[in-house]
Amino acid sequence: MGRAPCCDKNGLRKGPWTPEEDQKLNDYIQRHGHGSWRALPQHAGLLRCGKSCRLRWTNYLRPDVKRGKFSFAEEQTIIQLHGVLGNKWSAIAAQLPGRTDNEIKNYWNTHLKKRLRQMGIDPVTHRPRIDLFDFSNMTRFFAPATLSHMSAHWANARLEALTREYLRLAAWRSAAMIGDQQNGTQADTLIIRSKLGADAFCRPDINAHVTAPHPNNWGQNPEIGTVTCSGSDEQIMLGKHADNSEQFQ
DNA sequence: AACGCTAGCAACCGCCTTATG
DNA sequence: CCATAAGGCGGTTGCTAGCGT
Repeated sequence: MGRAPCCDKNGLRKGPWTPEEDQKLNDYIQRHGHGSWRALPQHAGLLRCGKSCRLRWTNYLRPDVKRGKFSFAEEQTIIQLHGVLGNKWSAIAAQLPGRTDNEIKNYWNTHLKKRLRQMGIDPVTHRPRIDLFDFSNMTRFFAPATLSHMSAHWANARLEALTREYLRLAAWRSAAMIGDQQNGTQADTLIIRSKLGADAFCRPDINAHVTAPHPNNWGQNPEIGTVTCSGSDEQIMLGKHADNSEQFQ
């Protein structure tokens, strides 16, 4: 079953580090650098395996480790990079100076994943969850027969709220679903490729106004709609195919 | 006050990759 | 080129503090 755990041999210590152990490790590395992690514990007078020392140093003792609450900008970076890279925590950490892969992984698992779920976004794919956003469901959802049996007002309000949150977090690479109550039209699940960048969607003064094909025309016409952002002169083109954002700009 | 539950996080484990001889 | 050791990574575990009952 794989390699034996390195700490099982020689009666090495496991578990939480004591302040004395931290001190020894810190002092040694400050004076000599870590060199070979394998050899370090013996030289530093620690009853730990090298792996444990490396982890303690990189995740906690290293002087450039930034501790404390993640900023909004850091959260955004993590979400965006996770959308591109997946669970490549070390790669994500490389873009966040002072943050460790372990810290980011923990933060993702305990905070961000939960938040995305609450917003109806699948934290693995970074797309709207199938049960909430799937296009085939949406076609049914907005069919006139269905609408006559439910509150269109509720549907649009929900749509708008979800859209705003989703755009705010994922605009620059996202698939998004948009509705336009005023024109009586709703759009498909759409890809947005924004010239504005993610920051634009964090600004409360910018509102996306959507022109999209009428549902009756869905399936006949891969027509691209537009989003006009108030507070900005730019338009964003929309299209239907989530896996080919290159065609939109 | 005591207990149970939960969230947060430090640390471990095992696998994979890279370096070295 | 191969075998082995060491480093690195991501998933998971388990402890603890805080909160609600």
